[in-house]
Amino acid sequence: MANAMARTAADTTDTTSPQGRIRRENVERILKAAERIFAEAGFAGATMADIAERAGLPKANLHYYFGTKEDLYRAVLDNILRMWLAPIDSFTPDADPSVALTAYVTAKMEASRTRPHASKVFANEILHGGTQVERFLAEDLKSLVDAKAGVIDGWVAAGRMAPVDARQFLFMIWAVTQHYADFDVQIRKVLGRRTLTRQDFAAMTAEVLRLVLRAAGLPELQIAEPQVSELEPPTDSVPSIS
Amino acid sequence: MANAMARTAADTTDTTSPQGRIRRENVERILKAAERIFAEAGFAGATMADIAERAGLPKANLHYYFGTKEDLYRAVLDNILRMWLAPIDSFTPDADPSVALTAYVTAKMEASRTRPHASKVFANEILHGGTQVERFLAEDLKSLVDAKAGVIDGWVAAGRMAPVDARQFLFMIWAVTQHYADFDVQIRKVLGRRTLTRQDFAAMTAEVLRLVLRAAGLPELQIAEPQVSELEPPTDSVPSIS
DNA sequence: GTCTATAGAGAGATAGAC
DNA sequence: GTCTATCTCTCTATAGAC
Repeated sequence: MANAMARTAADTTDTTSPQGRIRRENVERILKAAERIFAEAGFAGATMADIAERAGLPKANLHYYFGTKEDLYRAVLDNILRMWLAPIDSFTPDADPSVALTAYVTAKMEASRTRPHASKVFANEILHGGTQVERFLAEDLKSLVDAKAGVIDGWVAAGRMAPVDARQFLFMIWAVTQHYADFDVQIRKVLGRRTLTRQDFAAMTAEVLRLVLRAAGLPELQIAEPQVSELEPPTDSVPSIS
Repeated sequence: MANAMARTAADTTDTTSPQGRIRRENVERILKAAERIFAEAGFAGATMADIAERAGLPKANLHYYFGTKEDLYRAVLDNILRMWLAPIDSFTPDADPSVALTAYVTAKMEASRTRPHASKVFANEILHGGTQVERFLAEDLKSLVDAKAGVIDGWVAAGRMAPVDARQFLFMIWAVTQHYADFDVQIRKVLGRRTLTRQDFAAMTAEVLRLVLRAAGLPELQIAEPQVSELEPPTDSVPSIS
């Protein structure tokens, strides 16, 4: 999927020339604006005019760089999918299950805090049928889950954690961690808070870790908290597409 | 919120006369069709023409019964919110925590199986800001969570379950159980299944129960499975609005 | 390469016949 | 009460000036 996206003007040009620099900056501004607008309104609810305004560019430029609205949406999704798979690398046969799970849950909670729009765009895509990410789900993600489920099964077989259905255990981790980005409105209203601060996220991460580790029959690590504290601020910066 | 919805032609007329019967049937067909279309496409992506076609009625009838698209959407949401709060009634100070949690998780998983469209409409609404359910979240749901968190705190204080942050424990249950409705596409693709059967849901419910009860430091009940087996089929029937 | 002005399609809503 | 035909507005996309 990550390599099967539509070819557009945005990725066919030399990036070392001066023109390439402006292009790269504009593309990045558009992608950042688009991620936000698509997160807030969904694909159908987002308008090219809204995205253009947020990016501070004329509407026609979006079509110049990305062709159609759907092409732009796919480029945004592509950015998101690329980072979606990474943090689970900590799951290896020789790793300590407590350490690996702590690292993974912490990374997922950090993603919910620092890139909430990305999580929402993905959630919205899945919620409405996931037609744009079908291959990603059935190939890339399935392969990864199959592999990591094997690792977890090995941990269970070795008596290093309580018996779990490995795939459902992963679903649980995804559901719980992404919930803090996707359902933030509900969480804030129920807790009576206007915003969720970095401190709130540190506390929520600690509690999620406690519940997940207990569900896995593992002791809680005492070093969990420091890992959350020194990361970048909650902006919505998007990595370059090129 | 449930009582603060827009008044429309749909709820101002006598329901005992012959006309009232036709009206009630049409309203129900429209609501059922609308729940499905709004779930599949979101508010912005859904069209009145799609809903009308699915309901087997001319487009103009939808406007006759519900006024605007937004009024119809609110009526659909109202139906959903009404059932959203009910199953947590099993949480009472004197209840056995294992029994109460088992009943609640089972009911939530059943809701994901039998009313997936309702779950998706609600998820979509929250995902995009929840402007139509603000009061529901900040008043009805917050009150309920405050009350039930008190019950859980009592169970913890009495040493009847492991220490948890009660509100976050509830968030975890919501996240995990609703995930099976909202992210069904992802789950099916990753598991390599075309559909999730009643048997699949029974197995998934058992595993979710195992994880949740373990996270709460509670023993698993042996009577869990039978509770899942004899419920209505996975249609998308919607209760009458009147 | 950039932007204004506009064409063209699609959607919500309604008038008015039945 | 019901439904066809249509009005009007919004949004995507592009033509063409600069």
